[in-house]
Amino acid sequence: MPELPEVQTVVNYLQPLLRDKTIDSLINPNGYKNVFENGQLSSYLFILKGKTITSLTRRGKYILLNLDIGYLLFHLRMTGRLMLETPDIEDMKYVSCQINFTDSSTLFFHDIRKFGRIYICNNLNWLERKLGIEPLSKEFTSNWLYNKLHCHKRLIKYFLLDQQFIAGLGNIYVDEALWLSGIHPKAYSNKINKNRSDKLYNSIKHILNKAISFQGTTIINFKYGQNNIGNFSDELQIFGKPNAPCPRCNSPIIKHYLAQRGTHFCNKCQKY
DNA sequence: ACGAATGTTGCGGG
DNA sequence: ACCCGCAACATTCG
Repeated sequence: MPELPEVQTVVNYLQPLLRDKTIDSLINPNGYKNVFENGQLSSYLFILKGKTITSLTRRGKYILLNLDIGYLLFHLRMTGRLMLETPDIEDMKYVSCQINFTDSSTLFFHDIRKFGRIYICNNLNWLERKLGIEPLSKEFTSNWLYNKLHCHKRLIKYFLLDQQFIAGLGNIYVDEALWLSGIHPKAYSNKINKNRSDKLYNSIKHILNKAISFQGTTIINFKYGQNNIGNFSDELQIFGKPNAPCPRCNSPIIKHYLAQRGTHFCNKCQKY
């Protein structure tokens, strides 16, 4: 579930708590196979033991634990949670990794659907190759967006979901940003004129910033810390509201499937 | 009760 | 190049 605002919320929460902690050991209490993307638990343990966390940052939807040497990365995928609080007993079966620190605190990677992944690496070159621009960075400009849209002929929803172009948008914020800018999700990227591209640019930044200030969106699973939820759910205009009246024109919100994802839009005020 | 859907990503195929 | 379908998995909803 977590998209950029949710991942940023987790990073903001954990950053002061994790800084300066030194890794003592790693445990995979339930023996999940696919959690570790770069080898076995034993090699992770060998590399990470004794390493200290200098800071936490975010890149796209990845959480970066910057170590004194190298990096430990988490991707939450659909249901991942990263928490220093101990999960309830009945939730321990969902813990896909446990990191014990030398101060005897423990970081839990809790993940119901087990899609979440953990990476170790010496540098971030592979990640930079994989991911596009940060939508909240100063490199992301209205001209950058307009030019990129016109380099490709993609349905705009596909374009915005593609992490190789813009890193961090997901299903919720794409639907919301397209609604806000009055662009139909099936509009072709190269047919969007400068005016509408600028509107999309402003909508993306506005939605992401606002969602971060509300600690993200909780539909079902997103939580950070012990049990805190994201409050942007109440600010959603169309996502998850099929048949509800469009807040702008009262026409009923349509839900179709695009990219195998539920896609919400107003057929009247979102144009091709 | 059972099939479909859930906020993600990666792959193969047309 | 680009879109589709499916897979990974557990739970909830209609």
